[in-house]
Amino acid sequence: MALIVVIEDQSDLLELLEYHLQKQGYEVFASLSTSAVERLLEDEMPDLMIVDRNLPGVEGSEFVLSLRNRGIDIPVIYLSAKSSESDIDEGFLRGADDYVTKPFNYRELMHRVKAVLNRYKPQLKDIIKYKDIEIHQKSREVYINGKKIDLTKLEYDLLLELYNNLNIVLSRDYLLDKVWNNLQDYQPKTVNVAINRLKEKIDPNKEKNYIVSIRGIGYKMV
Amino acid sequence: MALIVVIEDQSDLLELLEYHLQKQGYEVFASLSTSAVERLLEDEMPDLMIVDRNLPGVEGSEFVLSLRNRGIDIPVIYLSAKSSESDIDEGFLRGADDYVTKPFNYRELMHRVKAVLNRYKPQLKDIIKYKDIEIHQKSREVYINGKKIDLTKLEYDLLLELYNNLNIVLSRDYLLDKVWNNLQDYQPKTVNVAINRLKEKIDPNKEKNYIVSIRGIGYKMV
DNA sequence: TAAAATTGTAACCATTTTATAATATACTTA
DNA sequence: TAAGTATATTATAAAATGGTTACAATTTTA
Repeated sequence: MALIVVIEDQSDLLELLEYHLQKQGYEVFASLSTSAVERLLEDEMPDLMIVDRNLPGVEGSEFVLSLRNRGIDIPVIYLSAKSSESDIDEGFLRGADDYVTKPFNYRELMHRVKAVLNRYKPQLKDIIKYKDIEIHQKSREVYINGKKIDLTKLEYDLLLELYNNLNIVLSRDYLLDKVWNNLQDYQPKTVNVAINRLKEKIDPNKEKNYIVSIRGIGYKMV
Repeated sequence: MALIVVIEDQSDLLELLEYHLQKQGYEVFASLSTSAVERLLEDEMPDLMIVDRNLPGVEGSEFVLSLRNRGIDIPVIYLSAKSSESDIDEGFLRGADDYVTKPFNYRELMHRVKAVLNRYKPQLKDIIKYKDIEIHQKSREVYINGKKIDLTKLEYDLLLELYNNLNIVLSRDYLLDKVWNNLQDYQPKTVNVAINRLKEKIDPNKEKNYIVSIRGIGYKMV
């Protein structure tokens, strides 16, 4: 699931945050300072950072600002004891996606985490709902209008790839590369047939037209 | 700039919200109920909605839920007097991107608006707007005055090439080379017919004259 | 190990697109 | 203004493209 970095210098609070986030199923990288996170960022790209604004040494928002300047655009939720207007102002100015003042309610924080992640990475949602389609990622089950339909692995992967690129036209080559994981061994027409079979399952009466073909380009989900 | 819809049944609060948002430079569609918004959505796609959860008649979150089910995925910030845990829980569950409880601080709300919009913006630069024309590059959709028109691959590519060279006259040979990807196999007159068909679709009444022919040279978009 | 399911390919057909040719209109210049 | 040239418009046929089905090879399941 999603990887969340937490930077908080109060170790008791850090532990508590880690505990709650892990309970929600997130992978957590908890750190008392920014330096360990710097190293992590060299080979991992977290999905979200929860950062205390009042860190010893480097201010939390300074750190985030420096990341932004390097083009690293991971969403950030700030934690802060400060709640004066100008502090909150500044926090948001420095690229916060959300701002939570201490003391905070854990449940609300978890929701805010989820909201930011959902918006930023919809594919991380465990249950995706779109129009009449429901995709349960963990169980790889798909429901249309509440009725379960059986998709093969290929069909499921294809549907998910299309969903993850809603309204974006995907070329056959792109799909071969992403879904078949191999562009060379297949011919583009293979995609036609697979799309066709998927369409037949999710929209047998051709009423909904979830997937449309864009002549000369490829397919998109709408 | 961004178009923000506000739905709030307290008219004094609605006005105040409208005032603050406009001061920030946003275009605001303020409404006391959901029905006017329903109509707006038929031909406009706002960038954000700020919705009171406690509307008379339809609950704000019910309204948002119904939009989500129709595949309309505009980000939403809920306003609510409720602040019990379960209410906030539910609000987030119903697809909120942020949740603000009354009474709230306007400055903070403006920041939250900005944060949500920023998170969303990447998609905006994919959309080209020029005069009455809107080109959505990823979905390859073209709108004239908000109305979608169907272009073939050739027509779309041609329009984009002309747009990318606004006010520059492009020779037929240049267009054959760039749009047809092959200068040799076609005769220059082919361009005439293609331009003609494109014009017919984007300006059937010949009022706008987006594309003009420059005798002896070629065509340009103005 | 046999039956069933999955999936790539090929063949065929229907539809859409588009290049070209033919004709009409507009512009330029002598 | 008339001739000559360029462009617009329309019609048509060829080409390109995608949908559909059948089938065989492979994998999975029982």
